[in-house]
Amino acid sequence: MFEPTIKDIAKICGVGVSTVSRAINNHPDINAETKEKIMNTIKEYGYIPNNSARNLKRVDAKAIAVLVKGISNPFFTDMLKVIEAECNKKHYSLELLHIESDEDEVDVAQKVIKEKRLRGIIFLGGLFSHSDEKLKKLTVPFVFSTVGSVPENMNKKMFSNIGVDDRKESEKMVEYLISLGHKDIAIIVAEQEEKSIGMLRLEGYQDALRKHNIEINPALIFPTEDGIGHFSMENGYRTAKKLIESGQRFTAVYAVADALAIGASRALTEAGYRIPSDVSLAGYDGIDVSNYIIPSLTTIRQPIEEMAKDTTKLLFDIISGKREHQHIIFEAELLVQESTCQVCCQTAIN
Amino acid sequence: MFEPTIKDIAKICGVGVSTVSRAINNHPDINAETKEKIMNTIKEYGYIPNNSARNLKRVDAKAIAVLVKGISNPFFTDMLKVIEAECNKKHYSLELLHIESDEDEVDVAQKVIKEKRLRGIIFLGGLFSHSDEKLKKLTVPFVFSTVGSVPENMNKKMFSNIGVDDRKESEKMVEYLISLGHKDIAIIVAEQEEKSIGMLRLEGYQDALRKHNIEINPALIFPTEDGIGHFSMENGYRTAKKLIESGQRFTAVYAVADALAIGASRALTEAGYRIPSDVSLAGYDGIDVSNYIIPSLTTIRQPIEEMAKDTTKLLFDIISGKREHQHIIFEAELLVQESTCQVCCQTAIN
DNA sequence: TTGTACGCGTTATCAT
DNA sequence: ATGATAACGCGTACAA
Repeated sequence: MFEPTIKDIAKICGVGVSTVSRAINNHPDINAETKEKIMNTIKEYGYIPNNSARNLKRVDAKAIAVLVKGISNPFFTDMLKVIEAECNKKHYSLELLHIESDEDEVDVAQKVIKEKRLRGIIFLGGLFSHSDEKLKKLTVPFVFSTVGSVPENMNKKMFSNIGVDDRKESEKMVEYLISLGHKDIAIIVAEQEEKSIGMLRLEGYQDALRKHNIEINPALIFPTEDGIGHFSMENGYRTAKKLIESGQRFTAVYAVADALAIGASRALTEAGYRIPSDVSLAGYDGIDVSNYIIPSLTTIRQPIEEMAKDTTKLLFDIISGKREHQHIIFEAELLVQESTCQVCCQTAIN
Repeated sequence: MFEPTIKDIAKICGVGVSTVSRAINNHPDINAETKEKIMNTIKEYGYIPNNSARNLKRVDAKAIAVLVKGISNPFFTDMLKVIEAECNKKHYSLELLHIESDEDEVDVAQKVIKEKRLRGIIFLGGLFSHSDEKLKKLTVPFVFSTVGSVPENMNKKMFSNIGVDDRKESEKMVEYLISLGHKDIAIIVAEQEEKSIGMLRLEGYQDALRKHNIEINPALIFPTEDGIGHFSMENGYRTAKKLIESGQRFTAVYAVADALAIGASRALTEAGYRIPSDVSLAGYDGIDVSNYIIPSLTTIRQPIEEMAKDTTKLLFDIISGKREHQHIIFEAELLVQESTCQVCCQTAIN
């Protein structure tokens, strides 16, 4: 099958290649008639400009990329939807990149910057501590989204980040549980790496307990299993099972992600617990499904829409030189729903 | 910042560019020592080959693309996970493309084939009737995945498709509901376009009713709303509300997607129905969350893992010339869980 | 307003 | 085993 290039089109139309180039790139210096003629032949012959060749020459591309670590996380796809819409509004095209949890997002970003003529990058998920040296290699502005706190040793002038204060919000949730009279609060926590989101939320849990003079019982801290997705429902289910089998006394379960909480709800139900009358259950994230399940899940609702909008807006502002790098913390909302209640309403267990 | 090209590296090492090219592309004809020296300087200077330039020259790329229509659908992200893993096994790289529901997937595919040197494409979602002419323009093999039936007028030699028989499986579900004694089965159906997945599942519903001599009551067919995601929980919620407000008598609700069913479950619960004792609820897809919610959802479980594996395997086989295009239908499983029961256990309503 | 010619960074071909 | 050089398809300075 014949795949015409810009030269072929030029030859067919009896014009020079630059004229064709001008036609397809909406340059002003071109006769309306010639342009129309060219556009017609382009359509007729099904000519498609080769993007690789374009990228090789172009300086300017009106394109950004989103680099997602863990695309199956509904939290990210929700963000993605909004980001895509914002980009369309600005007539920017969006390159979607997905990486495995063991790849280095900055390395990948570097490559794609070279390949495309990107003007900026949004990181979704991942990150925690990258060396300045590495970040310096990214020649376009970038924003770490859904990242509320960054390690102290990073140079904050080099990047933006937007997110909620995981530690504080987590504390908020646990304080709420305490206010309901809960003292034996089990926690299901993912990702035990230092400074990970999971760790921050665990620290918030500990903060709350300390603040209210409740002893931290290590036997109530249940890390998720490796190898099956730290934020998956299956992992929440399995980990909750371990909790139940441990024989520890608890009146509330706090899972550091809604997906984990949903998995836990099944384990608890199967073991005969009723939620919330026997045990209160709380999550974190505020993903869509949390509002529809029965009972609906008490959770920390991250302002997905606002965060996503602000992320893109900030990136565009930095690109156009309107703003410097920012470090924006959003307030999350304690969303009290049906899965939690006063401990006194609960049947004593163990 | 200095961004070295292949020429710079060559100069620094005192070799020709072709030698550097051979080093980075693992060509056999190269001295081990020179190669090592080159690789070292590459690392030292942080050289990254420009992919656009590569794609421009290269014939061969060991890369395929997945074109997803509706990335927020958990069903697709589940598939995606498996496809990614399979590609890694084969040492193929994977380009992820996302398109809006109103874009034409074949057009997008065409562009990216030109840009990259792809060897094949997997379509996830979308499709239903594309003209032969258009498909002819795709110069690499492609597979429509999760598509069980294709319009008669399409030339089946040009493409592969893999999926379940939506109409038949849907019928299976409704027959099961009928076997439980249900006659007044409301259906929540998405995407009213001809030959869409939603329509196929609706046809299956009608087939089942006809087969068992139950009159099809149009007042029990509830299409989802436009403009908010035809397969979203919110839409399931709203549509179920309409059903409830309609005052129609029903003993079972069948939603043509699990997400819709989950939304419906909340609407039903809020209206005072207990599931399944007051009303049975059934979904379709078998997404993860259906197994964890309470009550777990009776659904048609599509063999996600197998379908995804087979999709990639088939594509690779076609690429390597081992097989012709195939049209593979998988059996889905009627997964009976907690959300359905005999109608006689149910309280009469209306 | 239009056309010519060069170069973007890389790989493939052909010498050596 | 290695190097020089011609493409790849396009955008753009510059000339016309």
